[in-house]
Amino acid sequence: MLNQVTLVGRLTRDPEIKFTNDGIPVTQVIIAVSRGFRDNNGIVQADFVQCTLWRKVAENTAQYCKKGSIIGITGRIQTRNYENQEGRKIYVTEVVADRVRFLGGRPQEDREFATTSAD
Amino acid sequence: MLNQVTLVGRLTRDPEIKFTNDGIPVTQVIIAVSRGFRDNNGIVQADFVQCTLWRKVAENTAQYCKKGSIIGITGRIQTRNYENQEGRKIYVTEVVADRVRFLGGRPQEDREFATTSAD
Amino acid sequence: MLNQVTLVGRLTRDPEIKFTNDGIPVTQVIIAVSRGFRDNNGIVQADFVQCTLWRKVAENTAQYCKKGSIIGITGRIQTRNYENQEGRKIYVTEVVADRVRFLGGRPQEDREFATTSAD
Amino acid sequence: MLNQVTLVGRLTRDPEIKFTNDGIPVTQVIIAVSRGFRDNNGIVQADFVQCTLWRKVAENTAQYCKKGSIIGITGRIQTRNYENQEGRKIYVTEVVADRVRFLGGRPQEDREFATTSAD
DNA sequence: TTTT
DNA sequence: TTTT
Repeated sequence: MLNQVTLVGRLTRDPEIKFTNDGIPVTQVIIAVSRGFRDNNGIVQADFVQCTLWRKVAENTAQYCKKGSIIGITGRIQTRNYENQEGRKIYVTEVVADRVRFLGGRPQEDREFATTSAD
Repeated sequence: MLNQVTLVGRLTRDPEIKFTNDGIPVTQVIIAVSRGFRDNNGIVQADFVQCTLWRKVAENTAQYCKKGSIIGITGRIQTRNYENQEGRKIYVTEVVADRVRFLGGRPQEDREFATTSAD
Repeated sequence: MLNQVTLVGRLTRDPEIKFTNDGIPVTQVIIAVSRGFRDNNGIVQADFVQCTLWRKVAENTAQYCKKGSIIGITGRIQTRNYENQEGRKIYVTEVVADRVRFLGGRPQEDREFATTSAD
Repeated sequence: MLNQVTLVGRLTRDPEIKFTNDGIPVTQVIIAVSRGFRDNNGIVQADFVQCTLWRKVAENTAQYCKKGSIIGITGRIQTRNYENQEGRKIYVTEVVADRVRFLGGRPQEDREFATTSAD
């Protein structure tokens, strides 16, 4: 059957790469996709979508993107469930990316300009 | 930003229409989107995606579809959270449909053939 | 940037497999995607979208689908141009599939029912 | 059936609004969607997709976007054909937008910085 | 809370 | 567990 997702939004945090026991790179990010309008209190609404990235896609995103970066993602919705410590079944819905595209972002306000002897 | 979803899958149950306090028709369905392969135990894997349909889309789906029907949905991912009875925050991710398309389904094995005077 | 297409429609002809000079399998199909309404003359409108399939996807589609089959395609829009015999530039817009899913189709009206001695 | 397109790319020209005989606003744009890689000559490949925008979407795009602007479009593929002056049938494939999202763009290199008496 |  |  078909299962296709396209998202463009901003990273809510700096992405961090992790590795499975088998050494496969994986990164989990949340993308804030702001809706095109404000609610009754004048606040920009957004959806916060959990996304999982694997391998090269995980590595590149962790390397080149950070909190506030605008990225485009294509992938599919995946559902899974697990039992938490209290034996309760937790249902998770997330997007598994097959492609990620860096589309811009806020300027690097924390870039460091070191004074060198050449100055 | 962009947020677009396309799903084709089967309804896991007969859809039931409900109404908000304001009288707006709403139907919640779960779509089973089978992945194109089997897992290590030979079982067809599927994702079970929660979808919310509103107004005419809700009414038509409730009227023409049933458990096992194949439908195509386009819409967007929506996230929301609420506090459950124990004061725990529950996060929900679902698809809000803007269009639904009936694409087929299993034969009506429960169709009734009434005896008429012509028999 | 992003370029993502999802189509569900019917094949307008039996798909035929061909091979490039390098021996790569390729199939070109046209998918009729009927719109959900009729025009002023009561005719069901459709868009006829040219699609190109490569390798395994080409082979499977040629093997399992035929005129009237309902298929789902995901892929991207590709544009190219060439000069025809008269030196005129022709612009082509087509969908290059990355996935194809067989979703059903018309009954095999040409199935053969041989008369056996049991008749 | 289903017909869904998502594009993110840059406008190849300043959009110009026009009006049908009935006074409906319409804008035709071409979006350059660069592919994520370079060809054998080191050139960034792109697809140039013809898009048609109607009404409010046409007006807003003409007002707020210009050559080089990055926009996101969702819509559907539409095909039509007409006969040209020489009686030849011309087939057109284009994207009809239902939503357009302004996602950024090149800096206004033509912005005017007037010298004032304060200088 | 799982469809064929 | 929220981005500009």
